[in-house]
Amino acid sequence: MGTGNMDTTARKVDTVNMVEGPGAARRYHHGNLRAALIDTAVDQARAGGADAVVLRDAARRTGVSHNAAYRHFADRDDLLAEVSSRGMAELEQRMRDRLADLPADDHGRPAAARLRAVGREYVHFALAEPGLFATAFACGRPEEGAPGQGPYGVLSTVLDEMVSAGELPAERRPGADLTCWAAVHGFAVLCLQGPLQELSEQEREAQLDGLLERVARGL
Amino acid sequence: MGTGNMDTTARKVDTVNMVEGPGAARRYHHGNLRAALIDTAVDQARAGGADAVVLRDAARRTGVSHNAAYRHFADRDDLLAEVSSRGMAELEQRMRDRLADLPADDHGRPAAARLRAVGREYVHFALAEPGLFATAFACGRPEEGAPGQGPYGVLSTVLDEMVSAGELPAERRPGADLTCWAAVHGFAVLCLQGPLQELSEQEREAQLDGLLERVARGL
DNA sequence: GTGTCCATGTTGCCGGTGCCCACATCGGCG
DNA sequence: CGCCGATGTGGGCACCGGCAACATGGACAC
Repeated sequence: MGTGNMDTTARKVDTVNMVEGPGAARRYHHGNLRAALIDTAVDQARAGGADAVVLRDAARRTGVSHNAAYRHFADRDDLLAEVSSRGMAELEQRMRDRLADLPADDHGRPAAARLRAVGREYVHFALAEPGLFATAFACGRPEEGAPGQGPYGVLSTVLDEMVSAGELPAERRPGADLTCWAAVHGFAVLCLQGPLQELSEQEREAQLDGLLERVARGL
Repeated sequence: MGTGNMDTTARKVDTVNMVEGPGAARRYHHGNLRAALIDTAVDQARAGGADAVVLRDAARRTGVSHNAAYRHFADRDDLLAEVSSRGMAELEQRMRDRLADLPADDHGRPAAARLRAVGREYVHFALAEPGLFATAFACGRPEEGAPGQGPYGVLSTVLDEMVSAGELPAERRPGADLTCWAAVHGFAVLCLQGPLQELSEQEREAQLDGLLERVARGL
Protein backbone atom coordinates (compact mmCIF):
# COMPACT_ATOMS: atom_id res chain seq x y z
CA MET A 1 0.00 0.00 0.00
CA GLY A 2 0.98 3.61 0.03
CA THR A 3 1.79 3.62 -3.65
CA GLY A 4 1.02 7.29 -3.88
CA ASN A 5 4.51 8.68 -3.91
CA MET A 6 5.00 9.68 -7.49
CA ASP A 7 6.40 13.10 -8.11
CA THR A 8 3.40 15.33 -7.68
CA THR A 9 4.94 18.10 -9.72
CA ALA A 10 4.98 15.76 -12.66
CA ARG A 11 5.62 16.86 -16.19
CA LYS A 12 2.48 18.12 -17.74
CA VAL A 13 2.17 15.55 -20.45
CA ASP A 14 -1.14 15.95 -22.18
CA THR A 15 -2.04 12.33 -22.00
CA VAL A 16 -5.65 12.95 -21.11
CA ASN A 17 -8.19 12.59 -23.84
CA MET A 18 -5.80 11.48 -26.51
CA VAL A 19 -7.60 11.27 -29.78
CA GLU A 20 -8.09 7.59 -30.24
CA GLY A 21 -8.44 7.51 -33.98
CA PRO A 22 -8.17 4.19 -35.73
CA GLY A 23 -4.58 4.84 -36.60
CA ALA A 24 -3.64 6.12 -33.18
CA ALA A 25 -1.73 3.39 -31.46
CA ARG A 26 -3.26 3.19 -28.03
CA ARG A 27 -0.57 2.60 -25.50
CA TYR A 28 -1.13 -0.14 -23.02
CA HIS A 29 0.53 1.91 -20.34
CA HIS A 30 -1.06 5.26 -19.87
CA GLY A 31 2.08 7.01 -18.77
CA ASN A 32 0.51 9.49 -16.44
CA LEU A 33 -2.47 7.72 -15.02
CA ARG A 34 -2.19 8.97 -11.48
CA ALA A 35 -2.30 12.61 -12.46
CA ALA A 36 -5.02 11.99 -15.02
CA LEU A 37 -7.18 10.20 -12.48
CA ILE A 38 -6.77 13.02 -10.00
CA ASP A 39 -7.80 15.51 -12.67
CA THR A 40 -10.91 13.51 -13.42
CA ALA A 41 -11.69 13.09 -9.75
CA VAL A 42 -11.35 16.82 -9.23
CA ASP A 43 -13.86 17.34 -12.02
CA GLN A 44 -16.21 14.92 -10.34
CA ALA A 45 -15.82 16.72 -7.03
CA ARG A 46 -16.44 20.07 -8.71
CA ALA A 47 -19.63 18.73 -10.24
CA GLY A 48 -21.12 16.99 -7.25
CA GLY A 49 -19.02 17.03 -4.14
CA ALA A 50 -17.27 14.17 -2.43
CA ASP A 51 -20.05 11.69 -3.09
CA ALA A 52 -19.63 12.24 -6.82
CA VAL A 53 -16.04 11.06 -6.73
CA VAL A 54 -16.48 7.53 -8.04
CA LEU A 55 -13.50 5.35 -8.81
CA ARG A 56 -15.03 3.30 -11.59
CA ASP A 57 -16.45 6.30 -13.36
CA ALA A 58 -13.19 8.18 -13.06
CA ALA A 59 -11.32 5.27 -14.59
CA ARG A 60 -13.91 5.01 -17.35
CA ARG A 61 -13.65 8.70 -18.19
CA THR A 62 -9.89 8.50 -18.16
CA GLY A 63 -10.15 5.75 -20.75
CA VAL A 64 -8.83 3.06 -18.50
CA SER A 65 -10.34 0.05 -16.87
CA HIS A 66 -11.44 0.10 -13.27
CA ASN A 67 -8.91 -1.44 -10.93
CA ALA A 68 -6.17 0.34 -12.80
CA ALA A 69 -6.67 3.05 -10.24
CA TYR A 70 -5.69 0.70 -7.46
CA ARG A 71 -2.13 0.72 -8.76
CA HIS A 72 -1.94 4.38 -7.78
CA PHE A 73 -4.32 4.76 -4.87
CA ALA A 74 -4.80 2.47 -1.91
CA ASP A 75 -8.54 3.01 -2.02
CA ARG A 76 -11.17 5.62 -2.74
CA ASP A 77 -10.30 7.58 0.38
CA ASP A 78 -6.76 7.90 -0.86
CA LEU A 79 -7.99 9.46 -4.08
CA LEU A 80 -10.33 11.70 -2.12
CA ALA A 81 -7.42 12.89 -0.02
CA GLU A 82 -5.63 13.93 -3.19
CA VAL A 83 -8.67 15.83 -4.38
CA SER A 84 -8.85 17.46 -0.98
CA SER A 85 -5.27 18.65 -1.31
CA ARG A 86 -6.02 20.10 -4.72
CA GLY A 87 -9.02 21.91 -3.36
CA MET A 88 -7.06 23.34 -0.47
CA ALA A 89 -4.31 24.43 -2.81
CA GLU A 90 -6.75 26.15 -5.13
CA LEU A 91 -8.45 27.91 -2.24
CA GLU A 92 -5.09 29.08 -0.93
CA GLN A 93 -4.04 30.28 -4.37
CA ARG A 94 -7.22 32.30 -4.81
CA MET A 95 -6.71 33.93 -1.45
CA ARG A 96 -3.15 34.83 -2.32
CA ASP A 97 -4.22 36.16 -5.72
CA ARG A 98 -6.78 38.33 -4.03
CA LEU A 99 -4.16 39.72 -1.72
CA ALA A 100 -1.91 40.46 -4.67
CA ASP A 101 -4.76 42.36 -6.31
CA LEU A 102 -5.01 44.79 -3.42
CA PRO A 103 -3.55 48.20 -4.13
CA ALA A 104 -0.44 48.82 -2.13
CA ASP A 105 -1.32 52.42 -1.36
CA ASP A 106 -4.21 51.55 0.86
CA HIS A 107 -4.64 54.26 3.42
CA GLY A 108 -6.19 53.91 6.81
CA ARG A 109 -5.93 50.36 8.01
CA PRO A 110 -4.38 48.43 5.17
CA ALA A 111 -3.84 45.20 7.06
CA ALA A 112 -7.46 45.12 8.13
CA ALA A 113 -8.48 45.54 4.51
CA ARG A 114 -6.31 42.59 3.64
CA LEU A 115 -8.03 40.53 6.31
CA ARG A 116 -11.42 41.42 4.88
CA ALA A 117 -10.30 40.56 1.37
CA VAL A 118 -9.03 37.18 2.46
CA GLY A 119 -12.21 36.36 4.31
CA ARG A 120 -14.39 37.47 1.46
CA GLU A 121 -12.44 35.37 -1.01
CA TYR A 122 -12.74 32.34 1.24
CA VAL A 123 -16.50 32.55 1.06
CA HIS A 124 -16.53 33.41 -2.62
CA PHE A 125 -14.49 30.35 -3.42
CA ALA A 126 -16.82 28.15 -1.42
CA LEU A 127 -19.80 29.52 -3.32
CA ALA A 128 -18.10 29.37 -6.70
CA GLU A 129 -16.80 25.84 -6.23
CA PRO A 130 -19.12 24.24 -3.70
CA GLY A 131 -18.26 20.68 -4.61
CA LEU A 132 -14.53 21.16 -4.47
CA PHE A 133 -14.76 23.20 -1.29
CA ALA A 134 -16.82 20.54 0.44
CA THR A 135 -14.50 17.79 -0.74
CA ALA A 136 -11.50 19.71 0.47
CA PHE A 137 -12.81 19.47 4.01
CA ALA A 138 -14.61 16.14 3.71
CA CYS A 139 -11.35 14.27 3.96
CA GLY A 140 -10.92 12.97 7.47
CA ARG A 141 -7.17 13.23 7.55
CA PRO A 142 -5.95 16.28 9.43
CA GLU A 143 -4.17 17.64 6.38
CA GLU A 144 -0.71 17.43 7.80
CA GLY A 145 1.53 20.11 6.44
CA ALA A 146 3.90 22.76 7.50
CA PRO A 147 2.00 25.31 9.55
CA GLY A 148 1.86 28.58 7.70
CA GLN A 149 0.78 26.74 4.58
CA GLY A 150 -2.68 26.39 3.20
CA PRO A 151 -5.61 28.73 3.65
CA TYR A 152 -4.97 28.86 7.37
CA GLY A 153 -1.44 29.97 6.73
CA VAL A 154 -2.59 32.87 4.57
CA LEU A 155 -5.02 34.03 7.23
CA SER A 156 -2.39 33.66 9.89
CA THR A 157 0.09 35.72 7.96
CA VAL A 158 -2.38 38.53 7.45
CA LEU A 159 -3.15 38.60 11.15
CA ASP A 160 0.56 38.81 11.90
CA GLU A 161 0.74 41.75 9.53
CA MET A 162 -2.03 43.42 11.49
CA VAL A 163 0.01 43.07 14.66
CA SER A 164 3.10 44.47 12.95
CA ALA A 165 1.10 47.37 11.59
CA GLY A 166 -0.20 48.12 15.04
CA GLU A 167 -3.76 47.41 14.00
CA LEU A 168 -4.12 44.52 16.41
CA PRO A 169 -2.74 44.41 19.97
CA ALA A 170 -0.25 41.57 20.27
CA GLU A 171 -2.00 40.17 23.32
CA ARG A 172 -5.12 39.70 21.22
CA ARG A 173 -3.31 37.81 18.50
CA PRO A 174 -3.51 34.28 19.94
CA GLY A 175 -6.82 32.74 19.05
CA ALA A 176 -7.71 35.45 16.57
CA ASP A 177 -6.97 33.18 13.63
CA LEU A 178 -9.35 30.56 14.83
CA THR A 179 -12.15 33.03 15.35
CA CYS A 180 -11.77 34.48 11.87
CA TRP A 181 -11.52 31.08 10.27
CA ALA A 182 -14.49 29.66 12.12
CA ALA A 183 -16.71 32.63 11.28
CA VAL A 184 -15.88 32.62 7.62
CA HIS A 185 -15.99 28.84 7.30
CA GLY A 186 -19.27 28.62 9.14
CA PHE A 187 -20.80 31.28 6.94
CA ALA A 188 -19.71 29.40 3.85
CA VAL A 189 -21.04 26.08 5.08
CA LEU A 190 -24.36 27.58 6.13
CA CYS A 191 -24.69 29.16 2.71
CA LEU A 192 -23.86 25.94 0.90
CA GLN A 193 -25.64 23.13 2.63
CA GLY A 194 -27.46 24.95 5.31
CA PRO A 195 -30.38 27.19 5.82
CA LEU A 196 -28.85 30.15 4.03
CA GLN A 197 -29.18 28.70 0.55
CA GLU A 198 -32.15 30.85 -0.27
CA LEU A 199 -30.37 34.14 0.28
CA SER A 200 -30.03 36.18 -2.85
CA GLU A 201 -26.54 37.11 -3.87
CA GLN A 202 -27.05 40.65 -2.71
CA GLU A 203 -28.33 39.63 0.69
CA ARG A 204 -25.51 37.17 1.02
CA GLU A 205 -22.92 39.78 0.21
CA ALA A 206 -24.48 42.22 2.65
CA GLN A 207 -24.52 39.65 5.41
CA LEU A 208 -20.95 38.72 4.62
CA ASP A 209 -19.91 42.35 4.91
CA GLY A 210 -21.63 42.58 8.25
CA LEU A 211 -20.00 39.42 9.47
CA LEU A 212 -16.52 40.54 8.46
CA GLU A 213 -17.06 43.87 10.13
CA ARG A 214 -18.24 42.33 13.39
CA VAL A 215 -15.46 39.80 13.46
CA ALA A 216 -12.84 42.46 12.88
CA ARG A 217 -14.39 44.61 15.59
CA GLY A 218 -14.25 41.78 18.08
CA LEU A 219 -10.65 40.85 17.48
CA MET B 1 -44.90 9.15 -3.77
CA GLY B 2 -45.01 11.59 -0.92
CA THR B 3 -46.21 9.00 1.53
CA GLY B 4 -44.48 10.79 4.35
CA ASN B 5 -47.46 12.48 5.89
CA MET B 6 -48.12 10.34 8.89
CA ASP B 7 -48.57 12.07 12.17
CA THR B 8 -45.04 12.84 13.22
CA THR B 9 -45.99 13.18 16.86
CA ALA B 10 -46.98 9.55 16.80
CA ARG B 11 -47.82 7.56 19.87
CA LYS B 12 -44.73 6.08 21.36
CA VAL B 13 -45.58 2.45 20.90
CA ASP B 14 -42.60 0.34 21.79
CA THR B 15 -42.73 -1.81 18.73
CA VAL B 16 -39.00 -1.82 18.21
CA ASN B 17 -37.09 -4.87 19.25
CA MET B 18 -40.09 -6.92 20.22
CA VAL B 19 -38.97 -10.17 21.72
CA GLU B 20 -39.67 -12.65 19.01
CA GLY B 21 -39.97 -15.74 21.12
CA PRO B 22 -41.37 -18.88 19.56
CA GLY B 23 -44.77 -18.18 21.00
CA ALA B 24 -44.80 -14.53 20.06
CA ALA B 25 -47.03 -14.18 17.04
CA ARG B 26 -45.06 -12.05 14.63
CA ARG B 27 -47.41 -9.62 12.97
CA TYR B 28 -47.24 -9.31 9.24
CA HIS B 29 -47.87 -5.63 9.55
CA HIS B 30 -45.43 -3.90 11.80
CA GLY B 31 -47.84 -1.27 12.98
CA ASN B 32 -45.34 1.51 13.44
CA LEU B 33 -42.75 0.91 10.80
CA ARG B 34 -42.16 4.50 9.83
CA ALA B 35 -41.24 5.59 13.33
CA ALA B 36 -39.18 2.47 13.92
CA LEU B 37 -37.22 3.00 10.72
CA ILE B 38 -36.50 6.58 11.66
CA ASP B 39 -35.26 5.47 15.05
CA THR B 40 -32.92 2.98 13.44
CA ALA B 41 -31.75 5.53 10.90
CA VAL B 42 -31.01 7.99 13.68
CA ASP B 43 -28.89 5.32 15.34
CA GLN B 44 -27.04 4.81 12.09
CA ALA B 45 -26.45 8.52 11.73
CA ARG B 46 -25.22 8.75 15.32
CA ALA B 47 -22.76 5.96 14.65
CA GLY B 48 -21.36 7.08 11.33
CA GLY B 49 -22.91 10.18 9.89
CA ALA B 50 -25.09 10.53 6.84
CA ASP B 51 -23.21 7.95 4.82
CA ALA B 52 -23.98 5.34 7.45
CA VAL B 53 -27.71 5.75 6.94
CA VAL B 54 -28.42 2.73 4.76
CA LEU B 55 -31.95 1.74 3.84
CA ARG B 56 -31.41 -1.99 3.53
CA ASP B 57 -29.53 -2.22 6.78
CA ALA B 58 -32.10 -0.13 8.59
CA ALA B 59 -34.87 -2.40 7.37
CA ARG B 60 -32.86 -5.46 8.37
CA ARG B 61 -32.26 -4.13 11.87
CA THR B 62 -35.91 -3.22 12.23
CA GLY B 63 -36.75 -6.82 11.45
CA VAL B 64 -38.43 -6.06 8.17
CA SER B 65 -37.58 -6.77 4.59
CA HIS B 66 -35.94 -4.17 2.42
CA ASN B 67 -38.44 -2.39 0.21
CA ALA B 68 -40.84 -2.19 3.10
CA ALA B 69 -39.28 1.18 3.74
CA TYR B 70 -40.47 2.43 0.37
CA ARG B 71 -44.04 2.33 1.64
CA HIS B 72 -43.11 5.11 4.07
CA PHE B 73 -40.32 7.04 2.37
CA ALA B 74 -40.03 8.11 -1.22
CA ASP B 75 -36.34 7.33 -1.24
CA ARG B 76 -33.24 7.42 0.91
CA ASP B 77 -33.10 11.20 0.85
CA ASP B 78 -36.57 11.30 2.29
CA LEU B 79 -35.44 9.19 5.23
CA LEU B 80 -32.34 11.33 5.61
CA ALA B 81 -34.49 14.43 5.79
CA GLU B 82 -36.38 12.89 8.68
CA VAL B 83 -33.14 12.09 10.48
CA SER B 84 -32.04 15.65 9.85
CA SER B 85 -35.19 16.97 11.51
CA ARG B 86 -34.58 14.76 14.51
CA GLY B 87 -31.03 16.01 14.79
CA MET B 88 -32.11 19.63 14.58
CA ALA B 89 -34.78 19.02 17.19
CA GLU B 90 -32.33 17.38 19.56
CA LEU B 91 -29.85 20.20 19.12
CA GLU B 92 -32.54 22.76 19.79
CA GLN B 93 -33.72 20.86 22.86
CA ARG B 94 -30.23 20.71 24.30
CA MET B 95 -29.80 24.43 23.79
CA ARG B 96 -33.09 25.13 25.52
CA ASP B 97 -32.19 22.79 28.36
CA ARG B 98 -28.94 24.60 28.82
CA LEU B 99 -30.74 27.91 29.00
CA ALA B 100 -33.09 26.50 31.58
CA ASP B 101 -30.12 25.38 33.67
CA LEU B 102 -28.82 28.93 33.96
CA PRO B 103 -29.36 30.49 37.35
CA ALA B 104 -31.83 33.32 37.21
CA ASP B 105 -29.87 35.54 39.57
CA ASP B 106 -27.05 36.16 37.14
CA HIS B 107 -25.58 39.56 37.81
CA GLY B 108 -23.77 41.73 35.36
CA ARG B 109 -24.82 40.91 31.82
CA PRO B 110 -27.21 37.99 32.15
CA ALA B 111 -28.33 37.97 28.53
CA ALA B 112 -24.75 37.84 27.34
CA ALA B 113 -24.17 34.86 29.59
CA ARG B 114 -27.16 33.19 28.01
CA LEU B 115 -25.70 33.82 24.59
CA ARG B 116 -22.43 32.23 25.63
CA ALA B 117 -24.22 29.24 27.09
CA VAL B 118 -26.18 28.68 23.90
CA GLY B 119 -23.10 28.92 21.74
CA ARG B 120 -21.13 26.60 23.94
CA GLU B 121 -23.88 24.03 23.93
CA TYR B 122 -24.09 24.20 20.15
CA VAL B 123 -20.46 23.16 19.89
CA HIS B 124 -20.74 20.62 22.68
CA PHE B 125 -23.60 18.92 20.92
CA ALA B 126 -21.68 18.78 17.68
CA LEU B 127 -18.74 17.17 19.46
CA ALA B 128 -20.88 14.79 21.49
CA GLU B 129 -22.99 13.67 18.53
CA PRO B 130 -20.83 14.28 15.49
CA GLY B 131 -22.72 11.92 13.22
CA LEU B 132 -26.14 13.25 14.06
CA PHE B 133 -24.93 16.84 13.88
CA ALA B 134 -23.43 16.30 10.45
CA THR B 135 -26.53 14.53 9.22
CA ALA B 136 -28.72 17.31 10.51
CA PHE B 137 -27.02 19.69 8.10
CA ALA B 138 -26.23 17.24 5.34
CA CYS B 139 -29.79 17.32 4.13
CA GLY B 140 -30.04 19.60 1.13
CA ARG B 141 -33.54 20.80 1.79
CA PRO B 142 -33.65 24.23 3.37
CA GLU B 143 -35.45 22.93 6.45
CA GLU B 144 -38.57 24.90 5.95
CA GLY B 145 -40.24 25.77 9.19
CA ALA B 146 -41.59 28.67 11.10
CA PRO B 147 -38.80 31.14 11.72
CA GLY B 148 -38.07 31.33 15.39
CA GLN B 149 -37.97 27.56 15.56
CA GLY B 150 -34.97 25.34 15.59
CA PRO B 151 -31.49 26.16 16.84
CA TYR B 152 -31.53 29.42 14.92
CA GLY B 153 -34.71 30.41 16.70
CA VAL B 154 -33.15 29.86 20.10
CA LEU B 155 -30.16 31.98 19.19
CA SER B 156 -32.39 34.65 17.75
CA THR B 157 -34.49 34.81 20.88
CA VAL B 158 -31.45 35.21 23.11
CA LEU B 159 -30.17 38.04 20.94
CA ASP B 160 -33.56 39.74 21.22
CA GLU B 161 -33.27 39.40 24.97
CA MET B 162 -29.93 41.13 24.83
CA VAL B 163 -31.52 44.06 23.04
CA SER B 164 -34.34 44.21 25.58
CA ALA B 165 -31.83 44.10 28.42
CA GLY B 166 -29.91 46.95 26.88
CA GLU B 167 -26.84 44.81 26.39
CA LEU B 168 -26.94 45.16 22.62
CA PRO B 169 -27.79 48.33 20.71
CA ALA B 170 -30.87 47.76 18.60
CA GLU B 171 -29.15 49.02 15.48
CA ARG B 172 -26.60 46.26 15.84
CA ARG B 173 -29.21 43.56 16.12
CA PRO B 174 -29.74 42.83 12.42
CA GLY B 175 -27.11 40.43 11.20
CA ALA B 176 -25.89 39.60 14.70
CA ASP B 177 -27.62 36.23 14.62
CA LEU B 178 -25.86 35.18 11.47
CA THR B 179 -22.47 36.17 12.80
CA CYS B 180 -22.95 34.20 16.00
CA TRP B 181 -24.31 31.23 14.20
CA ALA B 182 -21.58 31.18 11.58
CA ALA B 183 -18.80 31.46 14.14
CA VAL B 184 -20.11 28.70 16.32
CA HIS B 185 -21.05 26.44 13.43
CA GLY B 186 -17.72 26.95 11.74
CA PHE B 187 -15.86 26.15 14.93
CA ALA B 188 -17.83 22.95 15.33
CA VAL B 189 -17.26 21.87 11.75
CA LEU B 190 -13.57 22.62 11.90
CA CYS B 191 -13.30 20.59 15.08
CA LEU B 192 -15.21 17.66 13.62
CA GLN B 193 -13.99 17.13 10.11
CA GLY B 194 -11.41 19.78 9.80
CA PRO B 195 -7.95 20.61 10.92
CA LEU B 196 -8.91 21.08 14.55
CA GLN B 197 -9.46 17.42 15.29
CA GLU B 198 -6.17 17.10 17.10
CA LEU B 199 -6.93 19.72 19.70
CA SER B 200 -7.14 18.34 23.19
CA GLU B 201 -10.39 18.91 25.00
CA GLN B 202 -8.81 21.58 27.15
CA GLU B 203 -7.36 23.46 24.21
CA ARG B 204 -10.67 23.19 22.42
CA GLU B 205 -12.56 24.58 25.36
CA ALA B 206 -10.09 27.41 25.73
CA GLN B 207 -10.32 28.30 22.07
CA LEU B 208 -14.09 28.13 22.27
CA ASP B 209 -14.08 30.53 25.19
CA GLY B 210 -11.90 32.91 23.24
CA LEU B 211 -14.13 32.67 20.21
CA LEU B 212 -17.29 33.35 22.18
CA GLU B 213 -15.65 36.31 23.85
CA ARG B 214 -14.48 37.83 20.59
CA VAL B 215 -17.80 37.31 18.89
CA ALA B 216 -19.67 38.92 21.75
CA ARG B 217 -17.24 41.83 21.73
CA GLY B 218 -17.77 42.40 18.04
CA LEU B 219 -21.54 42.37 18.14
C1' DG C 1 20.57 -7.80 -29.65
C1' DT C 2 18.24 -10.55 -26.33
C1' DG C 3 16.11 -12.26 -22.27
C1' DT C 4 14.20 -11.42 -17.86
C1' DC C 5 11.66 -8.86 -14.34
C1' DC C 6 8.27 -6.12 -12.40
C1' DA C 7 5.44 -1.93 -12.58
C1' DT C 8 1.29 -1.17 -14.73
C1' DG C 9 -3.22 -2.34 -16.81
C1' DT C 10 -7.01 -6.05 -17.75
C1' DT C 11 -10.76 -9.28 -17.00
C1' DG C 12 -13.47 -11.68 -13.62
C1' DC C 13 -15.65 -11.94 -9.40
C1' DC C 14 -17.94 -10.99 -4.78
C1' DG C 15 -20.70 -8.60 -1.45
C1' DG C 16 -23.38 -4.60 -0.77
C1' DT C 17 -26.62 -0.82 -2.03
C1' DG C 18 -30.67 1.97 -4.01
C1' DC C 19 -34.63 1.39 -6.50
C1' DC C 20 -38.31 -0.90 -9.60
C1' DC C 21 -41.49 -4.81 -10.44
C1' DA C 22 -44.96 -8.30 -9.41
C1' DC C 23 -47.01 -10.84 -5.77
C1' DA C 24 -48.64 -11.96 -0.84
C1' DT C 25 -51.05 -10.70 3.26
C1' DC C 26 -54.26 -8.63 6.14
C1' DG C 27 -57.44 -5.33 8.19
C1' DG C 28 -61.39 -2.51 7.53
C1' DC C 29 -65.28 -1.55 4.78
C1' DG C 30 -69.62 -2.36 2.41
C1' DC D 1 -69.16 -12.68 4.05
C1' DG D 2 -66.42 -10.87 0.38
C1' DC D 3 -63.78 -7.34 -1.60
C1' DC D 4 -60.11 -3.86 -1.82
C1' DG D 5 -56.49 -0.96 -0.70
C1' DA D 6 -52.70 -0.30 2.44
C1' DT D 7 -48.71 -2.59 3.85
C1' DG D 8 -44.97 -6.02 3.63
C1' DT D 9 -42.21 -9.78 0.64
C1' DG D 10 -39.17 -11.72 -2.86
C1' DG D 11 -36.76 -11.20 -7.01
C1' DG D 12 -34.18 -8.57 -10.18
C1' DC D 13 -31.23 -4.79 -12.24
C1' DA D 14 -27.49 -1.57 -12.43
C1' DC D 15 -23.89 0.30 -10.04
C1' DC D 16 -20.07 0.64 -6.74
C1' DG D 17 -15.72 -0.58 -3.94
C1' DG D 18 -12.35 -3.91 -3.47
C1' DC D 19 -9.81 -8.58 -4.05
C1' DA D 20 -7.45 -12.09 -7.19
C1' DA D 21 -5.40 -13.90 -11.15
C1' DC D 22 -3.66 -12.92 -15.55
C1' DA D 23 -1.66 -10.00 -19.56
C1' DT D 24 1.49 -6.53 -21.35
C1' DG D 25 5.49 -4.27 -22.34
C1' DG D 26 9.26 -0.94 -20.97
C1' DA D 27 13.70 -0.90 -18.60
C1' DC D 28 17.72 -2.88 -17.57
C1' DA D 29 21.49 -6.38 -17.29
C1' DC D 30 24.23 -9.10 -20.00
